[in-house]
Amino acid sequence: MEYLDQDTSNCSVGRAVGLVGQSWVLLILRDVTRGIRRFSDLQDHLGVSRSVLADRLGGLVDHGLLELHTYQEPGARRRAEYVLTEKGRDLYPLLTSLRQWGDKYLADPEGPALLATHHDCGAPVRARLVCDEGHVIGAPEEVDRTPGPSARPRPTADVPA
Amino acid sequence: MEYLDQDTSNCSVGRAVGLVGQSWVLLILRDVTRGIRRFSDLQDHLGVSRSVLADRLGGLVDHGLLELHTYQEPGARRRAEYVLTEKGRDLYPLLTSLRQWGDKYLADPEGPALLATHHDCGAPVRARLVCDEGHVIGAPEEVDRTPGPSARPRPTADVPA
DNA sequence: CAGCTAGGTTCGAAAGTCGAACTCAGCCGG
DNA sequence: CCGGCTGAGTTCGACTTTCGAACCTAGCTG
Repeated sequence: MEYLDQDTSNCSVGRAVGLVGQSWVLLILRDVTRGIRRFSDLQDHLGVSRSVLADRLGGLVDHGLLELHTYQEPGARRRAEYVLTEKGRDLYPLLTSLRQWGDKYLADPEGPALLATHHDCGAPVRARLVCDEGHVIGAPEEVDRTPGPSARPRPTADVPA
Repeated sequence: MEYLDQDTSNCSVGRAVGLVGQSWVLLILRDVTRGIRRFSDLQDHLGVSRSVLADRLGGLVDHGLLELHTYQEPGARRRAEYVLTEKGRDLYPLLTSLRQWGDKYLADPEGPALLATHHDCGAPVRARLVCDEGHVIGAPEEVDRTPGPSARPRPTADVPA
């Protein structure tokens, strides 16, 4: 059980939650992935307050998940558009895991509200746990957790200097 | 672009965010998955306030992600222990996606704090997008999104009754 | 029977979120 | 040139959530 004594404050899960666990962030990323890219369209679809939306979009740009592009169609005013960076696109597996879990446990009886299918073959898309040898992982019990290079021992109150 | 006019309020991503997107919930599930199962151990590892921890654990039990077991070792007081249900264990791919993304973009320079490896072969574990035909999905652009059985048209203000 | 521990609950203060109103710039019709 | 419209925010006071610290309660233990 010694890994329980590792500090989790620099665990990647914790850091990632700090970014994408803020309210509305995952929903913003879902909608941007769906092709909704403008401030007012996002506000319209999400129903979030403008102040929070502006704050979250700013944070996502600052952290490099989105880029703000301005473009101008002829005869129209300049408009802003938020597009995913690679860092943002790399969260798509996370969104898929979330959708998949929600479809299984929280969907309406008649089925999910959105189907994701492979563009090439039309088959449903899902997230799957695998190891680098190609084995499929079915349960958390099949996974060993060991401290990595940046693991720190947990600070204990009973060890004086 | 017609799928942009679907209502997203009953999308599984949104519902799932409503449950697991609450602050501390994913971190609680991470630690329970790691084997930390008692109230005070969780409070100790996470640094969350007791009131919020009690609220979140209660919510997770109510929603069937955790079960509260009480047990009594001989000569000791009765103690409580929170264990994952299948519904809770099924979030493990989500936690893995989160860890994987955090390891790639937010980890310390020397590497991640926690390594997850396959118990059978020792190879690193990762989440991967696949379709049911077995094709590996590399980018969100390879996925088609179509309205499912419970999709609703988006309420519009300009359609009178 | 006083003290300790596990597992909470209660409380006022601090932080976050809300909707509504306001700002600012560029385009448009008259 | 003037008033209005639209996109993209910012500001503001009310409301809600989260915080840390203190308190409570059972069941052991000396």
